Amino acid sequence: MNLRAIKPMNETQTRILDAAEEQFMQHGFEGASMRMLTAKAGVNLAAVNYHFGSKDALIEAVFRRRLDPMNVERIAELERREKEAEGRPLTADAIIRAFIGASLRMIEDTRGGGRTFTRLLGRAYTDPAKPIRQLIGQMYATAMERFKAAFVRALPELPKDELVWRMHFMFGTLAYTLAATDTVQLIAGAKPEDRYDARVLEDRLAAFMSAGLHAPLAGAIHVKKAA
Amino acid sequence: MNLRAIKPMNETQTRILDAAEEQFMQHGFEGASMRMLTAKAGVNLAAVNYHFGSKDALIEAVFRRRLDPMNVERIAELERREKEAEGRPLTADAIIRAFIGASLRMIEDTRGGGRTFTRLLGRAYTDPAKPIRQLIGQMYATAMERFKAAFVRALPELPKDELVWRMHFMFGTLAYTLAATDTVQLIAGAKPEDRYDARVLEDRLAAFMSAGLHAPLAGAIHVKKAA
DNA sequence: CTATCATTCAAACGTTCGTTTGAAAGGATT
DNA sequence: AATCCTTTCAAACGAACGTTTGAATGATAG
Repeated sequence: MNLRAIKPMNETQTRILDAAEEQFMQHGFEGASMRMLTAKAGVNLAAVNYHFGSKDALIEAVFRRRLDPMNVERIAELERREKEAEGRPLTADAIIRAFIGASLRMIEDTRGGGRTFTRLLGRAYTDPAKPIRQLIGQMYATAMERFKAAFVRALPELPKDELVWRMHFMFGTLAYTLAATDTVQLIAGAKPEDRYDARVLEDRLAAFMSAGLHAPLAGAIHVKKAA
Repeated sequence: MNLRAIKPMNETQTRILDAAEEQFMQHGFEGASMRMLTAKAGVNLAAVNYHFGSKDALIEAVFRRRLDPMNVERIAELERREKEAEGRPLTADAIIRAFIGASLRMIEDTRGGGRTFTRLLGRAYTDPAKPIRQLIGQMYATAMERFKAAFVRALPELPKDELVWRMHFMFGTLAYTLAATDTVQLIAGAKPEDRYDARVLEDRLAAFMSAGLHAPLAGAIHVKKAA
């Protein structure tokens, strides 16, 4: 009778998830302890195990709360654009924006904790713990397939394995951008104030990714060199 | 008398560093315990504290052993290309290759643990622990300034803040590519076998990054749309 | 041979971890 | 008013953590 996933959450569960989101982002999954976390949430220590079962299950719940709706939104946005195009193939730029839009809009949600979550998410892609990567992987699986098919339609001349690589690069660019904190800037001169304006950031990211996706083939360059 | 950084390491220290590199990569900095780590290295539990002082100091030593020489190599490669160009400005592609070459060559070092380290490094950029990010940040500081100046010379027409963003994106692409494991592929269809051929990977990465760096300005796109 | 030094080792230190327990509290239904 | 079920709570559980200690070991120099 595990109906918990279906029915809406009570206040305690929400408070735990919010606090967990913040603590996991600040200290990592192992670094954030149940005691700190429950104290921050203002609930009893045992509440996590009662409502979620274990710390690992809590981690999964933290991701599931935001990531599942986010990927639904991504696919919906993609299909909206496809419907609007009425059969004509989408541009790569449009597909890219359909994918990154949802995550970037979440950055602006400072109050609701969305921004906190995007940073956490950016890090989770490369988390050392295998279960976490697997969890993320399976949550993205259907959306990834869907978008890959869309790219194939948009760029039929691009070899499949090259496309896979470039999707990989694009994903890395997005993940790193989401994970980056205001506090540390590897490159001096970055302005923190416009860092999280979603519209500007979407334009910048889409321009970079789209150009990278349309890059001349590396193999072609090699042949030119050899010839 | 802290001459330890200068003089060559003994076998025990090397074994600890090798084991730490592997354990930190597999389980994270908090997840890898001193007991597991020293057992893997075949040394006594107290050896880490004796030779390095603390676990945190060990983490720093793990990075310093590889990252310092790597950034020296990067700058040397950049200056080699600049000397070769005899005053003519370098192409952005050449600068990019000077930067990513060192990390990609390390990927092929399966025996010496270089490949292990690159994965660890890719993750460290976005580690939740602030001291670690600061450590990485200061280790990259001089190289980053140097490469930024090189990019400014190569693309004088590109606005500075746009360049900073695109360097940020490029760094993310590289970091994510380094951190990615064989086990998890978000995008189905990737071929693991050619994943770590450094020459091919350098071509692919350089093509993507270079195109992204030369992308038309996002602002210009916006104006076009509005007009 | 002896003294000196750096290194290794087993054992223990106090702390913190995730989880479990059983009682207390609260609200809804009969 | 009495019953049942969910939720909260303080306390304790055993295990694992990073670090420290003091004795044993081994090589080097006087």
